[in-house]
Amino acid sequence: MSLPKRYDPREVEARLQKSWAETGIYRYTPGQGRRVFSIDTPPPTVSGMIHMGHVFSYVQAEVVARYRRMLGDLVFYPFCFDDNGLPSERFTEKVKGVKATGMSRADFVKLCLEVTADAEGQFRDLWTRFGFSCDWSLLYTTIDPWVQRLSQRSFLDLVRKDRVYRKESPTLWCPECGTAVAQAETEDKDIPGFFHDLLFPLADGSGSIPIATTRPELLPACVAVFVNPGDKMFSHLLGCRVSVPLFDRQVTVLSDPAVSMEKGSGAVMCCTFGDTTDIQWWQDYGLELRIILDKRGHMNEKAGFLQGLYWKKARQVIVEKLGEEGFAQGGKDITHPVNVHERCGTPLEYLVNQQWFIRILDIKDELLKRGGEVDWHPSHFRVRYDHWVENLKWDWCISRQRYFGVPFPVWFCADCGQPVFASPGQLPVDPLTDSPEEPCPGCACTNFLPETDVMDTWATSSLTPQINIKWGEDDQREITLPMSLRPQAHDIIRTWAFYTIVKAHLHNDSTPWNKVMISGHALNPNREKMSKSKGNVAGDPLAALEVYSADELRYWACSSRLGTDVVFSQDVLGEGRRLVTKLWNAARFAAGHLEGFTPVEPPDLHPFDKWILARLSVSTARATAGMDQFEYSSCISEAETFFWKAMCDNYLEIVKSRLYGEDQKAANAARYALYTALYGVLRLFAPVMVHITDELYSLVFKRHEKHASIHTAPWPEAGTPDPSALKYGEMALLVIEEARRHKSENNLSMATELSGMTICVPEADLAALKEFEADLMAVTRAQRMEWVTGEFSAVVD
RNA sequence: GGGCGAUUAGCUCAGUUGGUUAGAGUGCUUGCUUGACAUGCAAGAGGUCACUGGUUCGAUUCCAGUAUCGCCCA
Repeated sequence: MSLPKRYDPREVEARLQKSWAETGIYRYTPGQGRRVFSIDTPPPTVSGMIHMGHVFSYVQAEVVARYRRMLGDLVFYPFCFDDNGLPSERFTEKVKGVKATGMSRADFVKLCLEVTADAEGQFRDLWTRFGFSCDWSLLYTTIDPWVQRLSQRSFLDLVRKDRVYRKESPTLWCPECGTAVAQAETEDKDIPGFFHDLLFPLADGSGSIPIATTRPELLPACVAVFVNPGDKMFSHLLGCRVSVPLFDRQVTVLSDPAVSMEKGSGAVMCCTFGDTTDIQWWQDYGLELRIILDKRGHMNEKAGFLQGLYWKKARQVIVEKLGEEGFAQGGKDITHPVNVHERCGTPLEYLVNQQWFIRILDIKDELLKRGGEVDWHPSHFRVRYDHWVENLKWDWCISRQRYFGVPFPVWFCADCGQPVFASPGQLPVDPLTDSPEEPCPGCACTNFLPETDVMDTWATSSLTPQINIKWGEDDQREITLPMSLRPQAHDIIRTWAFYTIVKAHLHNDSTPWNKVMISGHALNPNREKMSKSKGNVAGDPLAALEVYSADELRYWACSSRLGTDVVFSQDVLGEGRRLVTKLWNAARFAAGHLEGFTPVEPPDLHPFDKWILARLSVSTARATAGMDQFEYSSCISEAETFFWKAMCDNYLEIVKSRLYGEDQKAANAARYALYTALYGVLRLFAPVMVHITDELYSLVFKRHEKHASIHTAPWPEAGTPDPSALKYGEMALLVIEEARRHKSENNLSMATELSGMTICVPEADLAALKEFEADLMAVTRAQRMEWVTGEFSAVVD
């Protein structure tokens, strides 16, 4: 059973990954009456290469899956991809160098399917190389036909429950992507701008009112002027009519407390629409609707002389003209946050058009309650969810004017315009190529126009729990909601976690899961968040795997507490490498002494043997407590301290003389403790250091333990540590420490013999401590050991 | 502007019912080729626990405020 001198992770990791796949040890096999632990794996968006941030987050969840498996749970751990929607469209456009608008819809969809399938193959290979224990037979993608059917079923269920409406209303709109977007898909970007001071002449010719704006091109959409009701400077103008500069129109001066008296001139124009406040005022005060932008951000006929210009150009033209005509009074440069589309960075507009919505604003309280029913780890992330729900301002807009996505199962009657929904039996449908099974219920007409919009990708990915249980399918799984665990990163609490809670509440009257674990971000050495755009070596997992083994990278991913960010640094990765080497060497030593050994507890364990077993017991209890709270880092550090400090630095040195000696009974006691301690700590490491532990298991322990892999072995039981074994063991270690200090201070080798030591021990402890004498003399190389009573001390003579 | 989190050794981070001398790894110093490992072992130096108040016999820990950083939202 002698192990090679060196461990070769490259060879071992590839071999084990192949063997796990072949033997199917991670296969979910229901119907065994075991407790199920179900994981709602995040389907990564297929929109570019995976970076170390993904690896970081996925490893943390994977470790939990392995822990639950060792606890004896039947682990349901699927993998999946989110491969439809705008992100995948843009990815396809980039990879193939095409534009969706430059080809037929069917061709573009076909291209998207090809590109995403190809990327998914690469992703799958990558996850395998990190040693992931998901069950690939459970793989799904959000564009799978049956997932589309489930998504359409969800839509129809919400229609039936009167949760869906289609309405012409102001919508967040991306002029670059040419689609409506949801509130959650926006982000703020600081953009330099110019705060223009404009003069609006009073209609009666008695003067003018100064208006400050960053968007002069919206002047033709101006429908009112607002001032603060408490602003004495303008109170005499309330109700007055003022002229919109350059445009032959008049609007009224109104007051609203939302106007800031300090910002700009204290008077603002209200346009349909520049921002959400404009929309609010438009609704509250029943203002005129003047839409001047088209779907691509160009000015329409209502913009007069600006017609046909893109908004940026229109701004230039109108600023020039305002200056020429004497309406501009200068202004100042500012940097202000602008609401942009997170996918392309384009400032968002507000357009009015027909969109599908899911009504959620009326159930905020219920959604808050659902959020409270979920066990959040770390708990403070629940606050972020709560605040998001409390601050919702829009119902959930789920329609997108795009191509590659799940179609709405809807047609419109050509005669009466009424929407006609697909019947449940015909799902999945594509209204572009399929037809309703019944004539229009309103007018019995049989001519239909298909809904050409597709659903937002979140409308489908919010259904991952339902997809996992195959909700409503013929082969619906026996798993029920709530699922056990949702792992995800904190940047998508407001999207994925939130929408999933919405869907489970509306469809299943349940929370989607019992627990959520929220991971942090991976940071560059410069402490920047890793993102796809910054393609450095540290951010590329494939490149990282060229330099570090999977175990080392997994160790890094588990080196910080759940929810906190961690720096991808050479230092930490070096620690992982040291640990792998140390595990190999310690096991190589043990293996040499465990030849022909049968692990049966002998009756005559030495006190140091009892100590290391008690010590293991303590560490196991702490490691287990950590894992139960998703604190894999505390599990690892506990296992590491035990392994390195207690076992390698002390226990192995202590028992060397017995293992190499003549006394077979004494050796056998050491072999038993050595075997038990190493097997125990290997299992504590197993969820994180998946390859090295399984390799050592199969080389040293498998012949006795009979499990196919360490990953199907039981998690170690902590048991009850023997307090007296612990107490006297720690005291005896102080003797060793003193001998080592003496040698170190005198620049002596640790192998140097000492003539003798005097140990002073309280009377009550003397007998117990004397039991350690043989092992103590062997490890300290003291030729003589004298015992006296009194306050504890150890002195080299 | 609001919210959440962070601030502990040169660096990366642990540290809960508040309690002796605040820990680990790394880096640094000095030794040691020790019966698995020099990718190792031993010993050592290194901290006003961001700052200011408060509660307490006692605060890194609890409370309030301030500063700096990060994230989320307006």
